[in-house]
Amino acid sequence: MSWEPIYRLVKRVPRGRVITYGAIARMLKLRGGARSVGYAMAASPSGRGIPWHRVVGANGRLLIPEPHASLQRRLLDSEGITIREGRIDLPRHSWLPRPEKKSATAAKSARKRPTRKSRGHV
DNA sequence: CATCTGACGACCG
DNA sequence: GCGGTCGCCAGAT
Repeated sequence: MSWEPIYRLVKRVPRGRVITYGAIARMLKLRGGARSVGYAMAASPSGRGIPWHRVVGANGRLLIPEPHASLQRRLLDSEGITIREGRIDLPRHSWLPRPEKKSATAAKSARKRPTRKSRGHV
C-alpha cells in the first residue's frame, strides 16, 4: 500500500496546526481507517520533511510513545501550540486542506453516524 | 497459512 | 473523565 497521499497531506499541514489520524483517514478514504494512518506515520521516512509531530489522535490527544512524545511536545510548543495535560485544543489548532469558510469548530463536525447499532456481545 | 501486534477510533459501564 | 472491549486493517513472525 502506498502511503504517498498520507505523507503529502501531512506535509501540507502548516506550522502551528495539527491534524488527526482519523481526519486523514477520512479525507483520503483509506480502507484501513485511522489505524493505517498511524502505521504509515510510524513508517514515515525521515528526510522528507514530514511534520509527523503535527499528527495527533482524536480529541487532540498525543498518542505517540515516549521516545518521540517529548520531542513532539517540544516541536508543537515551539510552533505555538498549547498543550494541556497531553492534549491539544483541537478546535483551535485543527487544520483542513480546504477551509471553505466555516470556523474551525465546524471542521471536526464533518459527519454524524446515527445508524450506529449496538455491537452487543456475540 | 495462522496468530499477534499496533503512532486509532468509537462505544460501553 | 477513564479504563476496558471491539472493530478494522496492514505488517511481522
